[in-house]
Amino acid sequence: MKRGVTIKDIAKKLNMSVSTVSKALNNDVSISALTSERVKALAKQLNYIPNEAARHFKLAKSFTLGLIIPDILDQYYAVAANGVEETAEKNGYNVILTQSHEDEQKEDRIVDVMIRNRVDGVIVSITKNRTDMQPFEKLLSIGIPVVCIGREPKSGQFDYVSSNNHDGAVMATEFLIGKGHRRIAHLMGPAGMRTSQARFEGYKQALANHGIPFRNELTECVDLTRAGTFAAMQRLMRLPEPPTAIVTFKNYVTLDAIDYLKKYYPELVDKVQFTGFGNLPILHHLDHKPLASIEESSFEMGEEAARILFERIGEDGENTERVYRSSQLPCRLVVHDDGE
Amino acid sequence: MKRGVTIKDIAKKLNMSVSTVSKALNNDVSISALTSERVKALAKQLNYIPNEAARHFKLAKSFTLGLIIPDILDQYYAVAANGVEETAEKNGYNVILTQSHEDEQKEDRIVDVMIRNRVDGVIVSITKNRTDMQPFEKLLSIGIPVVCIGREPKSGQFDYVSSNNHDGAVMATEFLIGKGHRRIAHLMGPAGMRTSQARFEGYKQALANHGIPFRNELTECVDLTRAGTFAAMQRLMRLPEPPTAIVTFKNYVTLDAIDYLKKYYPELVDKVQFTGFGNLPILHHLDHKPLASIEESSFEMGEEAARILFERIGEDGENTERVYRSSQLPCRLVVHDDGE
DNA sequence: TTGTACGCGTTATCAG
DNA sequence: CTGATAACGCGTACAA
Repeated sequence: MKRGVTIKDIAKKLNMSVSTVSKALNNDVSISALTSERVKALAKQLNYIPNEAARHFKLAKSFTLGLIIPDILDQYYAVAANGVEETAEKNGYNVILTQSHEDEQKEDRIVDVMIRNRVDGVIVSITKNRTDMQPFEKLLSIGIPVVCIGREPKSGQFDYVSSNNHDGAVMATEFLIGKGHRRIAHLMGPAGMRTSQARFEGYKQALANHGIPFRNELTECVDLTRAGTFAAMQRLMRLPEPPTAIVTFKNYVTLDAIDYLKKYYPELVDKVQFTGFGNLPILHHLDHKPLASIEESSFEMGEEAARILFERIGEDGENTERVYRSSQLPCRLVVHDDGE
Repeated sequence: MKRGVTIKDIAKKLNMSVSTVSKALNNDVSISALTSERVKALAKQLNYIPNEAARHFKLAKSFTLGLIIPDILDQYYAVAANGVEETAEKNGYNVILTQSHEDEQKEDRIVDVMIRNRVDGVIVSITKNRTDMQPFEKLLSIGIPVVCIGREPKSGQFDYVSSNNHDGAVMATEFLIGKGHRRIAHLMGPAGMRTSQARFEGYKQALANHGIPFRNELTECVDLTRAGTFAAMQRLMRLPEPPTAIVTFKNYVTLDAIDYLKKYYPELVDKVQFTGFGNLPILHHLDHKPLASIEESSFEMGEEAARILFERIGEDGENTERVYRSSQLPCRLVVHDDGE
């Protein structure tokens, strides 16, 4: 790092003290207009660029947010990251984006890096299998606020933002009911995830709302692999009375399920109707697509999480009695019509 | 930021000087084993975490890389970002990931932020329309090395890593020739992009290699919008002799082109064969897909760019006579067979 | 082998 | 309104 122009240089050239220069640059009210002008003019002329590293150090603030997501290639998180980033930028903050790749140990290391770098706050979508929230509790104990997104914290007291999975599942299911379906199956997510449970509850709720009895055999868990979805679909389709519609947990589950039908029950493709979470732009290009998608407001989730985080950062840290927030953003039902 | 444990605290408790502690923690050879042990033990016990902000300031190094890409939702860049990140992590570096959204002014601001934050190096995929490289030349002049990826720098002296677009286009075209096609069209990218030109050249080269005359009317530029692709396809298909195969510039161009056929020439879908750049995982799920895809090694591109950057960072900056590198990573042809 | 002293660039405090 | 000075946490010559 080549040594750049510093306020010291400016002060020297102007025969002023560094403190005056600093204040002028920071628009301190106690500086005369004239002085302020001169300082700023010279600063521009010399191409002065403040050394944030020094500021951070001095102010004991990094003006940086840490963001931990499982996978950047998952649009859901990528979009959420955009929401975080945009909000951060508005507040003059940078974001360090990291991926856990669903690896708990990697997540531990990431948290450590964030502490070392003294980020001012962390937004995290915790790994699927994590059981203890220890590293995040450590962050809190150090005074670095944490906001969870998408995946509910397993324990402890954390702010939490997600889409309203329950209501989204209700919407999806009721949409299919509205289309006249009565035997509606659910390809449920991994049982260990709260998200799966919430969507499952919504599915059952919708059935109940319309007087349709819940049938255990119509719900199958998937592990988010193609093979897992195929196996689940096989069990569903071999039932004495197979479902006529299916509510799915996620994008790729929907696509794999449709692929299964294409392969083994080609006559039923486009007969069995799907509605699921996640709305990929690519759906446009599919011949056999879900009837509708539940679009999760992941951008807004990122925004909201960042907003909450900034509030926490602004707080004094000494309020021992915080109220932790849990906010559920509404989903939207998007119907895929073929007309264009 | 709550004040954490510092080496000063450790020194006090151990009745040593801070410098001893600092050296012990950094495994300085001049420290006795005993002292070193005691320091490290207490450090662990007190949960000491080095303040990187202070180190960065002191060392005039941020151990941070700046990465600027157009859009994180574009898999090509997201994967490249992973390559950068992984290499950075191996070197104990963080990455600040930013998006220009193809907005030149935003890119200018981003560069400014990076300077303020004293990143040690920058990797950038410059915006499509940029004409002057001024901000990046500024980075170089300050002593912050820059490596361009994916998109060739418009001017000046920069290291540059990309996929081998020329050879990739040759592969794509020859693959179609091998399938017996003679009237092969090219949906070319925006004429202003060097990438478009390189692929166009490759396309022509392949034709020449096999004695097929190049026909001007078989190449159409697209602007990467759906409407633009539709218009280009219309012109191609209305030719007296429409093409029997098409080499496309990018993922979504391929998909839109196929959609066009589905809509206006349904009898020709699956007759007109495609091969294009970009291999999206989603292609699996399509009924009508390109015959093959050119997979660009974008992960490796990110890795390579980071590697070069670290070399530059290691250099003394005072070598006025640098040799700038331009490396072209090979592409792979992936044939999409339907069997599974 | 250990300690002393200094400085990195900035801001805050307090005195003038 | 301006200036002198201390301090942030750390690393490093140089002295002991």
